[in-house]
Amino acid sequence: MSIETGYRLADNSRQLRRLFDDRVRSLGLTGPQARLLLSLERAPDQNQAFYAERLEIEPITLTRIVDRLEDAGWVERQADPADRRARILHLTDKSRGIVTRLRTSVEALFEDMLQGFAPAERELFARMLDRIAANLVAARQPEAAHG
Amino acid sequence: MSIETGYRLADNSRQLRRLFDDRVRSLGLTGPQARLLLSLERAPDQNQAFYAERLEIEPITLTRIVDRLEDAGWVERQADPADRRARILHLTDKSRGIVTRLRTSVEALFEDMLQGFAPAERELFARMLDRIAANLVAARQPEAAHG
DNA sequence: TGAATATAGTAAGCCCGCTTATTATAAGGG
DNA sequence: CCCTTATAATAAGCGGGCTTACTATATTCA
Repeated sequence: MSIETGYRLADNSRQLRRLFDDRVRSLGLTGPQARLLLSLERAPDQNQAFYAERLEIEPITLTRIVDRLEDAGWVERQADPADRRARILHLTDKSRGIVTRLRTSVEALFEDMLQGFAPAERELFARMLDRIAANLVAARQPEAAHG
Repeated sequence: MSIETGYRLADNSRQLRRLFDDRVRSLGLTGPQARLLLSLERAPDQNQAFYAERLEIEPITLTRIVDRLEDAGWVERQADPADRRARILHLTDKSRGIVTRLRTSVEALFEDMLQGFAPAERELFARMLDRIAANLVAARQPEAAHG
């Protein structure tokens, strides 16, 4: 029954997000703030549009997350010498120490999630998620499927 | 790699939620409002605490969703003769016509999501989600695991 | 070059999620 | 019965998601 499975998927990921939020909260960060810091570690020194794209949120949403992170000293906005519209984001000395702990925390969470899954099962599950992702992309614009 | 799988799961369900929100929006409803109406169809005439529990949101969050639904004429609050604190929720004539379309829309979305999955694969995927759900519950209170 | 178009960032305003706190009522224990 | 505890609903206030709209700057192309 696809209905049940759909609800299950939605439920699981809500639980996952909540666990993540709870764990990073002890570091004084919200979930979205932590996700941005992790992105900043992986792909540093890009403009805000880049991180909005990467996190799949609207630029204005990112703007306000950055506002609060900047107020709290976790990130810095710097002018882009090549584009006067853009702001390049940087981690600060304060945040560099935290990001490692963040990453460790995320890795532990995802590992907890897959406890008891053998390597082959993990692979199988990942492939199924890939197929679902493709289905969801196809479902996004049904009219385009006929073009 | 559990990291990649964790991100994939989170991404998938974000896409799923967005698709759902987009589809119900054409009916003049937000995602959470639609979810409540669907709950009201499945389990009618309960108090607000019941639906908050069922939707896994805080009572205050539900209160405000109901405020807007009531303003728009989608639901009614009625006094509970057995408990003067409680408010029983009811669908209205206006909403009863919509809920069927809502349900059809959700079913179609979940079916789109699982396009190309054979029955046995659906079963397997559902069982994996169950195992993950159990893992996430266990991860919620690590200290309780030692009690 | 100059005009049209696109892009980067932000503001306003909405809905939804939360935590913390308050009021009213119910339920339980002495 | 009364006092304590629990429960139902709500308020205040904040962060984060969105749409729509605006400004400043880049880019494109006629």
